[in-house]
Amino acid sequence: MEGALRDAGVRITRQRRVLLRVLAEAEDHPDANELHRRAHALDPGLSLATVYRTLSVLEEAGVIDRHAFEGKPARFETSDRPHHDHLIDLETGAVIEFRSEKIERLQAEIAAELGYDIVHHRLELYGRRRKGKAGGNTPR
Amino acid sequence: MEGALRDAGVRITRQRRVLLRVLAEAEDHPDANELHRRAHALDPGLSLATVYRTLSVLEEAGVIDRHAFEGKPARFETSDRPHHDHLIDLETGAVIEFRSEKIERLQAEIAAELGYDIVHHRLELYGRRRKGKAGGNTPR
DNA sequence: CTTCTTGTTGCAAATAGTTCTCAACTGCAT
DNA sequence: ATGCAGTTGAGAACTATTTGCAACAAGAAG
Repeated sequence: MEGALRDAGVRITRQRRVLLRVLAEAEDHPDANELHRRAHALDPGLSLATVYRTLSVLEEAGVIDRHAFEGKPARFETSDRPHHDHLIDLETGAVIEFRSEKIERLQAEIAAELGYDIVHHRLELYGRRRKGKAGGNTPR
Repeated sequence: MEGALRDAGVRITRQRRVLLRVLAEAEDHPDANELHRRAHALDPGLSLATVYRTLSVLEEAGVIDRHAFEGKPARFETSDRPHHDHLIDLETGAVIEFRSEKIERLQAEIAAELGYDIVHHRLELYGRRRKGKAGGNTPR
């Protein structure tokens, strides 16, 4: 992966290596601040400004995705994982991933009807946990 | 409309009346700053802070919708128009509105499965016009 | 391995959008 | 007309992100 970046003309610095590692190990969708906290633990003296700058570089190189959810700070994730959409918990800010073959297909159909081929799309559901009648899985 | 707001416990002040008018007359999707400029023209001494506060109140009352596009400032529009999603033409930048009952339903189903109720969602398709076989309808 | 060039970094200050603080003011129910 | 809770203006405060600049380091060249 570093090789690919170097080939893309991106210098591999100590701080970038740390950031890449933190991103690779992240199971969630951390924002710049959280990434800084984690990276800073491995390498004190890695500044927040560098985190931001590196994130932009990595995004441009296509190795990470930036998700700008509703006003809140941008969140990042490596782009090596299969496509999925997001459900954002409006109360906790938690991000839940999901994927629906049906929706993917419908989107393509709709685009086709309008005379288009989809290059990519963005689907975000914003909701809150069901109260009243049970229903969800993951019980609190 | 003011009546509905008053019934919802929202006081109708001079500045709110102006804002409502500006919003009603807006054909586009202005952001807070632009709304302030327009409202300020009708009523100098209407502060930006009030614009923001009023927008929040109106959003909560359900009379306007807030759209947060890609990090950019939030844009607003009256919610009296039917819901729709967007298909963005990557080549021309054209924005096509569409609505799919099926997708709406699927989204609700998916959220329900995850134990959530959807408050709202954002669906944007990015694509390019079909080449080869004809296809499109609405030629521009 | 040393040198050189150019990209990169840290820090602090700058931006941009939005929210908050607080004293003065005003709908509107009575 | 009166009272009080809700609202306002002005500016400070906040949050997320970017930028200016001098010191610094990656990696190509020798």
